[in-house]
Amino acid sequence: MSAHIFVVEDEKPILTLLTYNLEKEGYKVSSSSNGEEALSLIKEKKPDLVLLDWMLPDLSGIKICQYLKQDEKVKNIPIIMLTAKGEEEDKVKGLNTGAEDYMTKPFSFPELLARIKSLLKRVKPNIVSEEATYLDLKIDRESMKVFRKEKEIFLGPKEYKLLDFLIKQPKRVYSREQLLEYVWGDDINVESRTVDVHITRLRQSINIEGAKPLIRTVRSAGYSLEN
Amino acid sequence: MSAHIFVVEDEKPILTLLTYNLEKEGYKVSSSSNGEEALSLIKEKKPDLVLLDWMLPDLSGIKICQYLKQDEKVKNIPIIMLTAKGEEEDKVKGLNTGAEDYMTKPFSFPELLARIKSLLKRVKPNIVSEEATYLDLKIDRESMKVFRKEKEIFLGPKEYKLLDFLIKQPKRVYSREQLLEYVWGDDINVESRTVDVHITRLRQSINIEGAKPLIRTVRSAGYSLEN
DNA sequence: TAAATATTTAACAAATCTGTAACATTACTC
DNA sequence: GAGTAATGTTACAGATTTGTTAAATATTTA
Repeated sequence: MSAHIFVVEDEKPILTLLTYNLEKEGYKVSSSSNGEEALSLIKEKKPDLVLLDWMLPDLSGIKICQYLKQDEKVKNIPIIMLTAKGEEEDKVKGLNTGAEDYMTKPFSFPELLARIKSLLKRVKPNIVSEEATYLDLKIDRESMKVFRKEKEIFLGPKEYKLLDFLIKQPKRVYSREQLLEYVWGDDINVESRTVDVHITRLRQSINIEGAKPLIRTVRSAGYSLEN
Repeated sequence: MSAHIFVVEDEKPILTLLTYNLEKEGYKVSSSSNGEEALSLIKEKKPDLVLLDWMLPDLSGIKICQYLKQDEKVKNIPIIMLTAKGEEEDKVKGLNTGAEDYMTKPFSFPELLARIKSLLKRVKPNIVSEEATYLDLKIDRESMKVFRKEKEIFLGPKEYKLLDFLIKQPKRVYSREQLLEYVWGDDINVESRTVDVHITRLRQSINIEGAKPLIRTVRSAGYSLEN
């Protein structure tokens, strides 16, 4: 069960060394030294982790990081930024764009390896699978389609995101605030009662003649996906 | 819904500064400068994140880290190690014992903050499923369900909170005032007799034909979960 | 045993919470 | 730019939960 690591690095000696060492550790390694190419390859291959150089000739690492973190399909892939600059501002910028970790060149390989292991361990349960099901409800994240009893169901964007989130841990109760945070994002200017309305709409959409209701209300606590 | 951060640090100036800054950022902060104490407090309080000094007079940070990571109940709490030593070996050792991140003193607070945010973002939706049992009574905090002898029991919000609290330390007797404080919160305008009523309701709910009563009245003292 | 003290419980009114329809606003599409 | 879809807000009815009271019951004390 070896992890797949994607390295984006334009300095050849570093790339070679990294690849060699990572493979020796048993990881599967892919790489690119071109930003644009890297971006599309990552989206295509969905590696388990990305090592991303800060400076690239065409498309900066930080941009790549931003793009990746905005893409629903790959945003959960952890990213370690590699940079020659040690300035604090850069570090903060790097982490704020969503990178999970940060190392300053020249870095020690053992330390990098330790950070990789630590990240992979932590991130695994978080990796979103392409398909998720709960009872007769199925969500296909690739095509963004939802089915109930094999029959396709059409949801609005918010309802889709809500279900996408709820189905990650069925039966778990989320407060309205949690749902706002995870489904709506940092956009805090939304009333928590709004969640109710979207829950109602989601309920109506996924409801099918003769089937159980799938969303549970927990009074004074929140909602969960459960019948 | 601010996160709870536990700081273990014996250097007072650093501790003060950290606490001040973290609280300013809206986090709830607890702390200890004693290793043994920290260990038990962390297990009891289950914070969302731990900042852990490498060197402590009694029990080293790395030991604490190891102990925490071996304990099923708290192993999912992310740990950031703080150390004065910058040596690579130490870093690696720190990460290998399971710490999620590592910072070398003197560290920049913005960078620490960025790392904290990054870790919390990644970790939060992943909170450990928490279960507590006492005899044939079980509470699942993830789904907020309560069972007695495998059979689900339905409680109102206050009854749930009451049981949730009592079951943390079965057999321990709490006064009405304590229960008001912990279960009702700062809302001090509630008669202490009200507790009686809720205890009664909780009793009725968790009572099952042919099973022992689970709540003990200690005359002129309070109540405990105990048969 | 009677009196004093403390707890249990039922009843009820007040407070709180939820579901949903209706409407206003914003974002998209052609 | 009109038309459509999606989203957010509000209001209100209905349901549930809560706190209080008072009477009934239990326990301790003198």
